[in-house]
Amino acid sequence: MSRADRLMDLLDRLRGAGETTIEALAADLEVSQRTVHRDLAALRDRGHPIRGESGPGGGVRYDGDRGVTAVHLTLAEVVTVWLSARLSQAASDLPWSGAANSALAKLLASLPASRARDLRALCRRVVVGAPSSAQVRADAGTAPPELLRLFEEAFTEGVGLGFHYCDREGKPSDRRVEPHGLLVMSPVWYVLARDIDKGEPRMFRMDRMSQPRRLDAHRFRPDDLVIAQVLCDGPPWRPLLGDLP
Amino acid sequence: MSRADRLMDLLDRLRGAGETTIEALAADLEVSQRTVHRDLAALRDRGHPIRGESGPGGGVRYDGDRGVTAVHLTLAEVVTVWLSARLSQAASDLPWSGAANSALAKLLASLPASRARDLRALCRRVVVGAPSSAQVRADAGTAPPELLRLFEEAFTEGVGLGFHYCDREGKPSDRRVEPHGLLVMSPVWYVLARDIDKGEPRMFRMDRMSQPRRLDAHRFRPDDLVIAQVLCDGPPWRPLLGDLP
DNA sequence: AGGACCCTGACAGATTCTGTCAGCAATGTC
DNA sequence: GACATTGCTGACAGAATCTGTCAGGGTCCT
Repeated sequence: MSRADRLMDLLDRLRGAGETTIEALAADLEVSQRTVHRDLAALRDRGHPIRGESGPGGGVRYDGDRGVTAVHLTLAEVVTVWLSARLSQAASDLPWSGAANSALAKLLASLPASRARDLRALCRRVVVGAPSSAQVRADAGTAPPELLRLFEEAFTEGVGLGFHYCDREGKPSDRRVEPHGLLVMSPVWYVLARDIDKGEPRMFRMDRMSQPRRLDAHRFRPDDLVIAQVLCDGPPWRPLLGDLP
Repeated sequence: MSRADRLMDLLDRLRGAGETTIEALAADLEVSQRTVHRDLAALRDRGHPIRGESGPGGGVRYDGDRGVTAVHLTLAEVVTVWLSARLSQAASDLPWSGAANSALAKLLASLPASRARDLRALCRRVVVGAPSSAQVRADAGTAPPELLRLFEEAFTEGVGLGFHYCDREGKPSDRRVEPHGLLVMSPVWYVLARDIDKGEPRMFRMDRMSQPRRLDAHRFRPDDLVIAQVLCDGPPWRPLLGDLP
């Protein structure tokens, strides 16, 4: 039996048995005690809560459901983690960025299937572009504080979003849009939307929006096509490879 | 990474992603496609319902309802998530950034006490500064690819790190240092270290380093004082509040 | 003190694993 | 039907990993 098989067997045994000893495990798996220690270390390195107790009557046990509750993340929290990881990978090669993918995979794997589907659908609508140019970065403002929450809600729930907008030339207008997508380019971000009144796909920069409000009356189904349309004739942006792991 | 680790990672990825291809998995896990096939076979042998579909648009998927399992992240993975979250909060106010703290808190709560301690100790040595100025950003290069892994190892394990360095004026030198800390300023990052030969605290920018190597012979205890010393007389940097939740 | 436990480091030989090459099978597209 | 795409399998040599042994360190209970 290969080491990989043995490690998984060991994990099953630890989860099953309440408490065992290294000696018993070694006999069970037909390897030396030293090897069992090594295997336990490997599992611990992977984050498994395995505790050893010294002294007579001691042993090894898996602390699965003892005080340590399984992580129960909300949809928003997983999206956060996903987005952050993508962004830091986009920034450049930072230390530890390699582990981001595996962390995301594990988080996704832990979610119930239906929720994982929702999450994937949500992430498909978020486009992470390369960080903005120095020029954009220089005149980037801040988004109105209440926009964040309102956008998140409208985006996830599929309801319309209304706001005041000042375009590049400073011309003001009042908009009612369907927020289909989100484009993030490091310090600034854009709402990829379909204008309800004009029926046209458009993108709106977050620091040019003001007085956001929910349009509960208007609901829509997120459509990837709108995102594609906006990105086609929008300002230059570079897509980043890397969908969901 | 050992095969055993890779097999478990593979399983997580299969459960996390809805459907992938051998090619993507191979790239992700950094092995050949043949090896991915072998690993999939091993998992199938253990009874995992993994189905492959031939033809264009085909792929591999995990059938069956994976139950809600607990998340077990590696130390490196938690550091990744922590660092990413900090960085994207530093960048600006992006949507969903509010949930980052609660996500981190939940992840931390799920760790065994001893692991949480390790994590805190590690994160205390990582300083997240504000994104670099446009000037620095303009002439920022890329780090040598093998530096990432080597630095991570040396940093966490407390072993020395050797490398060639070209300072601001382009003067080359060969260095042997103890990597005590890490300063991240958006696209660039610095190793906060103590020079073994000169005994002085110094900081080294990642894109000025080359030919990195482990110095297994030299071990050290991480010391916050070195970090403080380096940051005192280094170039300007702005600390970001926000320790671990 | 002493014994029953868990844990860690070093080392050499044995085992396993990995990439390459080569080919086959299934599925969809033109 | 030809073709491209994708999954799957076999063989093999070199490289990497793993394993047992030995030796020591802790902790806890009696």
